[in-house]
Amino acid sequence: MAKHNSGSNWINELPDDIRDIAMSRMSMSRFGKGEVIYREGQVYTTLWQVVSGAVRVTNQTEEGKEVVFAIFGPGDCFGEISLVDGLPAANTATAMDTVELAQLSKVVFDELFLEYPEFARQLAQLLCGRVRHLLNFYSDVTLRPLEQRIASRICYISSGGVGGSAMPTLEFTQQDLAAMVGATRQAVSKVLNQWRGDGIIALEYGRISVLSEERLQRIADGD
Amino acid sequence: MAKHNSGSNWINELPDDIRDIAMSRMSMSRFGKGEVIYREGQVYTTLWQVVSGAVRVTNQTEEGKEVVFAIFGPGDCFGEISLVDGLPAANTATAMDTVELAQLSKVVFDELFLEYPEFARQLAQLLCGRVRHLLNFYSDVTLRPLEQRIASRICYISSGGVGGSAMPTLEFTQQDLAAMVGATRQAVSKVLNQWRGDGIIALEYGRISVLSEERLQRIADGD
DNA sequence: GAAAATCTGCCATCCAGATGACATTTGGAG
DNA sequence: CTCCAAATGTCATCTGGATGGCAGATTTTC
Repeated sequence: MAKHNSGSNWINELPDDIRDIAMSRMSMSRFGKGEVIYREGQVYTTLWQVVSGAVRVTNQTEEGKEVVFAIFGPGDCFGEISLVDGLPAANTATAMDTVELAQLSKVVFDELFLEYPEFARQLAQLLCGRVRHLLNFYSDVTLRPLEQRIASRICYISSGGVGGSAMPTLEFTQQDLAAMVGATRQAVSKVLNQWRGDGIIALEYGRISVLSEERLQRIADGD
Repeated sequence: MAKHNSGSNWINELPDDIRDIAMSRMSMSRFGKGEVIYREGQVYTTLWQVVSGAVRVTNQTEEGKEVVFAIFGPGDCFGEISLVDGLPAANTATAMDTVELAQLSKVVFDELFLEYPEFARQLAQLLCGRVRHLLNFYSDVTLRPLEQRIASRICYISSGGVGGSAMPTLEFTQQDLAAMVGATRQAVSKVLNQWRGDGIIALEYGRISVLSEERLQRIADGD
């Protein structure tokens, strides 16, 4: 399956000259496992790009329930919403392991935005991608049963994901997957084990491997 | 309660000169009740703005289930996603009654985008608003019980909505509301009648009026 | 290597909300 | 004014998935 352009790694898709300027102006930072990169409710003026590691973007309730909006990997950008509209972040980003990030400040961002229409164009493209993903998620969670949601989410991630980095085996827990599709770990576990029995996927500690993307896709499409 | 800027009516928020150019280049059209303005799966090259009437943006399954993403009223813009990224529309827009629309073609849109950074800036702002709304919707539907979701959605719409037009009384059916919060008409009806008994809202045929926004807000916040 | 923490499989029970079915009310079309 | 389609109120029943709980497996930490 061809890797589709998720848009999350848009910096890399800018014309060479603009991309080089952007990259030359980025600074590096590093976060340890579990560290918060940005927190819901605060305003940020930075655009981040993952260099290595993985970042979880979530929302939590006081009671400890959680939604996972996205897991970003190398190449993916995030944090653009608060940067662009100046309002407090609507969610929280956490390092899933040791993470290296490149950051672009608002000052440089604004310069590039004003100077190069193509930069603005790519940003619009990125944002459209975000809207499309969320439309899908929302539509799925309200219209489709759990089994289909899990299947379609796994397909989605294993072939490009919210991030751009395609991962044939998903490197995160069943708990994370549950928080992505809006369900409990137990319910997800049950479905996954069913599929394992059918030889559609393989399960390991903290990892889900797709054996037959095709069969999974068929389940996602509602048999 | 102050009307908050939802961003959907961004054309009107452009600097005067740009706005005048945009408006002078828009053409008018009219749709009858139930007519489809754009349909899921097709590519569109038009930005629409509601002049009068109301537009429902939805997704449907073959079995007739439906999600309502937004209901747009006078001043609101819609249809920008397919216009900007050139991909097929992810949902369908339908006229809820007789609707007058102003339309801006892709050609003019692109001209303005290239010429005026402020135009691009406002577009980015609009898209950020869309992302934020959807993040909220998704988070709500996965984390909060039906009663809270209904309350928060009613508050949300009555004070600015996805569209920008604040409506103290919501001019749509319980079925529509149900399709917005991801529930059935019956479940929504039950909750609404409970609230009517408590004097929080008033119900008429095809209309929901908020009597105590404050109490509703408290329910939305989880008592 | 031992202890602590995390992840996983499984189960019995419960419940919010879906389903399906009707009767009633309302507004619009002729 | 009448008829019909659409919107609403209500109920009895069913069920997908949540809850809570526990034991075994795996990884990490010291």
